[in-house]
Formats: sequence, structure tokens, C-alpha cells
Amino acid sequence: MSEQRNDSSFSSVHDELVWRGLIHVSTDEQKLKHALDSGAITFYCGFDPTAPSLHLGNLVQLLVMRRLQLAGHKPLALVGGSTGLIGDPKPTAERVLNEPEVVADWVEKLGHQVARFLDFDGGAAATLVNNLDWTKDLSAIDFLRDIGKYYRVGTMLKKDAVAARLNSDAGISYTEFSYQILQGMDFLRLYEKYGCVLQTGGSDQWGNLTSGTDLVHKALGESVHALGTPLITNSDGTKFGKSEGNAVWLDAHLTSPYALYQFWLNTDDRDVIDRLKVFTFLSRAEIEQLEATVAERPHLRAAQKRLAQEVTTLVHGADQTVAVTAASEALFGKGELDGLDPATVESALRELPNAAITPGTSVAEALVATGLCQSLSEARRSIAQGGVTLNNVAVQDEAALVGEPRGPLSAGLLLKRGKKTLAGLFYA
RNA sequence: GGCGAGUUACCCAAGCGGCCAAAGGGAUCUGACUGUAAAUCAGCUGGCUCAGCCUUCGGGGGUUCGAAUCCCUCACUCGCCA
Repeated sequence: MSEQRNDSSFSSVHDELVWRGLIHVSTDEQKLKHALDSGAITFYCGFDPTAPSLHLGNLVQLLVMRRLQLAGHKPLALVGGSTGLIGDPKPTAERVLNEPEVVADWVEKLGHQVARFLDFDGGAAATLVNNLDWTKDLSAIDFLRDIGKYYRVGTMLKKDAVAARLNSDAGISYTEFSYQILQGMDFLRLYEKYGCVLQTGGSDQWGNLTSGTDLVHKALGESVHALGTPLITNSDGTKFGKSEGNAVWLDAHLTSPYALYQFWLNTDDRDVIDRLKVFTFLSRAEIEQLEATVAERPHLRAAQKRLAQEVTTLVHGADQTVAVTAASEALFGKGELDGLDPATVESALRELPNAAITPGTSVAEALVATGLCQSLSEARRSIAQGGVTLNNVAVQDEAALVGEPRGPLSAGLLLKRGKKTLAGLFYA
């Protein structure tokens, strides 16, 4: 497993970020590069609590932060205790406001997750900040006088996020329209308190990033920077970061380490090299070697395996990676299940979604209980389509029961829906 | 404040009194092929005690033997005028 470090073959962290394809837009590129290359700066990146966990999109930001930190810059990881109460405008629809207690809970959870990826000690120690700290006691009048006066409505209307909504049938509420001001204010406060001169974020946040640089410039006459990472896209046109339509989370309870590993293992050949650049600390030389392997011997999927191991380790640690790698190899091996060591099979099954069964449990019920199917109807349909197997033996009858223990384990069975969706069944 | 248009399943979108669990497209899912890939082809896609029944077409109420379709009302969105 590779260490977390920047590639020393690059003369500057900016060059490395460019090579990794992590800079889609930025404020004045020369000045930004100069700022990054001449001494330590303080920068920030925000995470809004819109869910109880961060997801893969956030991981891009976390790794950009980590790379900058490894280059000696000081990260401020901001959780949006206040911005999360408002919500940034989604392109299609108005957000439903979450209860303050819920948002506070999510802020707490996100804070812990962010902390895993940064170093909070040493010369470039990270600091966790919450924008609720400088907004909760701010009155509407003070806000309008001290901050609002710097904002021109014409400029605000031109932001893509706002313009898109004005052109949709959803329209936009004043609440979400105001979001960009709140985020801009964050940059101003962080500049004042920490001397923060750079904000990083996704390019979809560009309007909000520049809101901050503009405000600092107008309020204080200082030039600060913003850097937008590209939207990660899949070559087949689907959205990156989704598995069966659901977001892939960093929280092990929402997306298991096994599921995360499998997600990366299934990366398209056309995308895998780009993913290695963005999501791992492998050096350029190592990545170029893997690129050659993909071109010459694609069926080995060496790049996908390495990618899956690296990311799983980053998110869940080396021990988890060892366990899920072993599980994946056991369950997807060419050999029959019967030929495998029972202990290996059992630990592999434990990595999967589980359900308790008795011999009288129907296969359809087991599919629902393990979450492999949403409803009994869907479960029966899957069986009818020939997509369900127990211990790799196709289930023929929609009404079939799981039956008595068999195969390598007396304790359980392997249930599959399709080729890649697996679950463990254990006799109660 | 006035006038007009609109709100359909995961998304887009047809439907304008029974033949509607609701066309078509996209997406997901399954099968074949394969490398746990891509592309391609085929099929599925509200729920259930499944040849039947139940719930769904913004919310509520009404007309009718029968409503996604007609009427009333409320909410929300968009546009034009003031």
C-alpha cells in the first residue's frame, strides 16, 4: 500500500494537481501557482451537512486538501452548520429544509469523517471550523448592512446555479438565492481570523467560490484565490459515484467496505487511470505503469484492483482492505464454492449484507431481508428471470425455500442476485 | 392584485369519462456474450395472500354505474400585465 505523499518528481504541488486533472477552473492561474509555491498558505474547503455521511464526491475534495497539506499548506476544514440549514440551490428543485437538530447531528458526524483524512498535528496542522459560529448570533439587520451591501443582485442572478433554477419550473426561493452570500461570508471570516487565502471546491460550486473571493476583495481590498475541481464523469455517460442508483458513502454503515471495494473494482477501463490520479497517492510512474498494463492485458484488471485497494485503505484502513479483498477473491473465484475453505467462505459471507434464515424461509423473503430486492414482487421477478442463485445454483421456482444447510458451510448459504450482488444467509 | 399556463410512476413525457397500473424515451435491474469491463442484442421495472385483489396520476371535496381525465376548493410552480 502506498504512503500518503506527493510525487517528488513534480516541482510544485500545483503542477501535480494539474497532472492529476484536479484543476478545472481557478482564479488567476499564475498568481495561484505562485502563492502555492512560495511558502505555506492557509486554505479552506467546506462540507455542507446534507446527509449523515460524506460521499465519494466529497472524497475528491478531501484528497485535494490532503495533497495541499502534504505540500505544507494549512487546511481549514469547514463544516456548514449554518449553510446546511439553508442549502445550496440544486439545479432542478428546491431543497427540503432539515431540522436544526438533524443538521447539528450531521455536522458532528461529518466533522469526525473529515478528521480521518487530514493531519491535525505538526507544522501544517488542520483546523476544523463551523460556519454556524459566526452566523448564529448575526442579526438580519447586521447581515444586510455589513455583508449584503457588497452584493449586486445582477451578479447574483447570473450565477449558474441561480440562473438554472430561474429557467426551470421550480423557480427559486429567496432562501436558496441567498446561499451564495452565506458562503461568501465564510471566506471573509476565515480570511480575517486565519489569514485564509484560498478556497477549494467542486467546479459546480464555482459561483459560491467566487462569491467569497469577490467579497474579500470588495470588503478588504485583498486578492484571494479559488480552485475548482472538475466534475468526475463516467465514460459511459452515467453519473460517477452511484452504485445501483444510490450514493456511495464513506460511512461503513451506509456503504460497507466490501461494497466500496467492489464499486472501485468495477471501474471502466476507460476511466480507471483518471481515477487513480484523483483518488490515490500513487506516483506518476506507478500510474503510468498501470496504464500500460491496462492497455496490454486489460483482463487482468490490475489497475482496478490497485485502485480498489488504495481507496478502501484510505477510507476504511488496511485491515478492512485485507478482509474485503480476501472476501472478493473467495466469492468471485473461478472454482466451486464447495472447494473453498469453510472458514474463508464464512468470513467472506460476513462481509456481505446478512440475514437470518430457517430452512422454511422462502428465497424471495431472503432476497428482501438482505436488501438484495426491495419487495417480494421484485424478488419473484428476479427469480423468474433466472438471476438468483443459492450457493451458485440457480433457483428455479419463485416459491422455493432456502432449505437445509448444504455446501461448505453448515452455518450459512451464499445468495446472489445477478452476478455481482451478493448476500450471506445464516441459519438462526 | 389581474390574467394565462402547469403539477402524471426514479427522470423526461403522453393521456383529456370506461379498452389505464397508465403510451413513448431515458435510467436501473435480469439474461446472452465477456474480463465481476465496454459495446451489442433480448427481457423486466407499483404492491400483495398474484389467472385475483389492493393502492397510485399535487392535497381535499363533489358529479357519475364508472374519473388521471368533468366540477369546486386549497397548495405549489412558471409566464405576462399592474
